Amino acid sequence: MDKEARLHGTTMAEHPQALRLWLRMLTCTQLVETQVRAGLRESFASTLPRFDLLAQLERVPEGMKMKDLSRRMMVTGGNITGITDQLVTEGLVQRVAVPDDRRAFRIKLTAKGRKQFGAMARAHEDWIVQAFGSLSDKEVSTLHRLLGKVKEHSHNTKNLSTDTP
Amino acid sequence: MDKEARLHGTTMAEHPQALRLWLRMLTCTQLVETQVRAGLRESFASTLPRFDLLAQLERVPEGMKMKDLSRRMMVTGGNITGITDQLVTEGLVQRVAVPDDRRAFRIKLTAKGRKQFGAMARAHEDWIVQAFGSLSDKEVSTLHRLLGKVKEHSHNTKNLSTDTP
DNA sequence: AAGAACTAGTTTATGCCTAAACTATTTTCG
DNA sequence: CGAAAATAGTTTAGGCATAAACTAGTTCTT
Repeated sequence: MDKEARLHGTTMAEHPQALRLWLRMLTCTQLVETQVRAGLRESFASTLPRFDLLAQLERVPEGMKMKDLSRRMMVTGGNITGITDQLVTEGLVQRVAVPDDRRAFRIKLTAKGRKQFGAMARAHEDWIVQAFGSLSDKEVSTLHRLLGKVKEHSHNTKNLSTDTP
Repeated sequence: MDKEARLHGTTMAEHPQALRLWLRMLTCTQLVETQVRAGLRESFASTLPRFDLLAQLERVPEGMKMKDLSRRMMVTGGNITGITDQLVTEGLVQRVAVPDDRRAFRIKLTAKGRKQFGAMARAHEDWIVQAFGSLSDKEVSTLHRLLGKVKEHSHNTKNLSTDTP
């Protein structure tokens, strides 16, 4: 009758729930990501990081500095350099000098880049809608809300030593 | 404003919720993963893929074949070769010949590997419990259930891109 | 104004990851 | 049986990612 008659009195048996959740979350992310990567490769001969960078630029017609891209995409600066180099080679983005700061560039979509991104975004949206197609609107919204809590909590507890917002 | 909401800026308001959910899911995964990677690096001079491989082996004392590891970890075979090589060099796993199949190996934890993994697993569990610490038990279970639906759906619809009648 | 501290971006070294081609063994089946 | 298909694992080429060191330009401090 006393269902908490456990061998080791502490929370030892409760923890695995979070662990199981995390493993399942990783699995889901990887399943969807694999499909998106395959789609981008097969339909557009492109990759997820390049698509993500284009997506960042598409919202900002005046372009963004590398540093901003780095922060928004949550990757290191050196990484942005590499992806940008690729996209410049493909003619989808360009580096534009910033007048009042000779260290910085502004990265902008080219016309070709804007057009190509449009096609990619339409396909991408279809893939994602398909991936979550088994959930009702309500379930989607619940998932979104709960993950929001996880995200906020993670942001709040990040870098406890240096609390820079 | 919600910076995830308008990643693909062209559409006005009727942006599928699924897209927003996906972006948030990616963000969460990446936040947790970054913290775990940093922990493994700083505390154990190791990496997430190596930890994941050890974790697979730890449940199976008799060891696993490379192919099984590849399937379980959802990565390519060549990748398993590389990670295994690292772990062999570190003395944490060993390749054991399979008597009735001269192509295959069985990968097993060494005593050192088992010990090291134990320490890593304890720390890892703490990090994960912390990452989901803002959720109630009920919320964890809801999240787990909903992600289960996504996972099943993805498994069921895999490889239907070319549906030849 | 001069030096220190900071910032934007790049480079380097290393590891993860994939797809595709390859070797070497089974297994299948005509 | 013996050729063809399948399987286990490795190698290769290329892109993504990081941390850490580096260059060049800007800002702060005194």
